Amino acid sequence: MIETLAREPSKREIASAQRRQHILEAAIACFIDNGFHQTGMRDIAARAEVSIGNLYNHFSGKHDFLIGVAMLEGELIAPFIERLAIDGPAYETFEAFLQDYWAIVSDKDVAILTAEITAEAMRVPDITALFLAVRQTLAEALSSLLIKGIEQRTWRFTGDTFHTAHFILDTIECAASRQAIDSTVSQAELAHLIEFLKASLGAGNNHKI
Amino acid sequence: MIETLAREPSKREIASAQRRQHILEAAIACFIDNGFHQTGMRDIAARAEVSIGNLYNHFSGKHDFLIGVAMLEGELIAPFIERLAIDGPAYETFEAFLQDYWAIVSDKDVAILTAEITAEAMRVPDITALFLAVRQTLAEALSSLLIKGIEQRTWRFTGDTFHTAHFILDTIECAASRQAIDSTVSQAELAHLIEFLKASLGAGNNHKI
DNA sequence: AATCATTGAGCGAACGTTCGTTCGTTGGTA
DNA sequence: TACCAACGAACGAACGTTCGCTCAATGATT
Repeated sequence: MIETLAREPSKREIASAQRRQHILEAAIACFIDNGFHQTGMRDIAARAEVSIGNLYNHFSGKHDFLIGVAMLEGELIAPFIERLAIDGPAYETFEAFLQDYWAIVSDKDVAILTAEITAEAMRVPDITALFLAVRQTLAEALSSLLIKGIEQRTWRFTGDTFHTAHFILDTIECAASRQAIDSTVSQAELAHLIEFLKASLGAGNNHKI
Repeated sequence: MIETLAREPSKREIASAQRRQHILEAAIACFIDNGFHQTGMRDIAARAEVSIGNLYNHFSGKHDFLIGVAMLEGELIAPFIERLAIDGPAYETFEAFLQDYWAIVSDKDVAILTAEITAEAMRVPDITALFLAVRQTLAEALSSLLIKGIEQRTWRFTGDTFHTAHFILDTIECAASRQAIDSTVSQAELAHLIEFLKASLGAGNNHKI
């Protein structure tokens, strides 16, 4: 992205990149199980079956793992941005998005990790920037879909599409996180949520969305 | 609440209770500045101008401070529950609630503290329970208002009021937390939010809400 | 093809701090 | 005198990070 490689990566470089990924996955598993601040470098090393010292060959420090997690969350939602832009009836794309996005963010591990990152994003500028950038991109993609839907007379609402996109994401994410914490929340949560969001868009001739 | 005192509290008991409150406030100030896990007992003691050892005369341990914070957040939103139940036109109560609740939860300190508690609530059962109980009570109060609004023909929506109440709170809280992180978010955020929520309720003859 | 200097991944003991907590002591109040 | 809030030194464990070291893979030189 930033630099173009002048040559093929060597075997050693490939192995190193794989190792780095392996360590990052171990770190994430630790963070999910015990939280970022409760996880020590030794825990990560043990889980990755790697020495403590070697961690510092792949990550500059504990803070670097946080960035790794935030970037991985970005990769997690990247596919959604693509799929929001595909051709077809807006209401179909929208409905599919709601289903799939809900499935991701209501996953308990994802919800735990997101909560951790959110709390950290309020303090660490690096993380704030990463966090907001990902969110912004997703909201823009959703906003474009809303505009298309309005043109297609799918929804009759007249508000600001960009803010509305953010609010829709807000509702999904917060509701999903509640669902992840609270096992007593009903299975039908998603159905009610779709109902709610549909109403907020003033669903028009959108068939059965 | 749980037990009735058999006698008047002595001077010493009053002083002790005040001291406890003083220490808790110092702890919260530390948590806001640096986060729960980054705050040491020595930090709290220094801020409260109290010895380390004395902390343990008032709190059983660090975990006890977390409970204190969670309960304080509960006290913060208690007034809202009362005011959601007052007589009068539903749309007026609703509008006032949105304004006031937004003002509280979009406050940066509150948002930071809430994020911290939320992350912790996903791991510590004590905090989970406190967190959910407060949220449940607020949602129930808002749900009652929605029912009243429907009876008053303020809103024409027909969905589940309890779930809807939760979704409304979700949207406000998540949007407010974004506002707290991101200084670039516009001042008009609240106006757009009200617009969004109004639409989700299918605003009927609700005058100018 | 054989040689060898160079590289950097991997190791784990050890560093200096800081952690949450304990406890014997002190000093003022009831 | 009896009590107890208040104190702060002390504890062992755990923290993130650094260090000197080993050794297999690498690539240029014979």
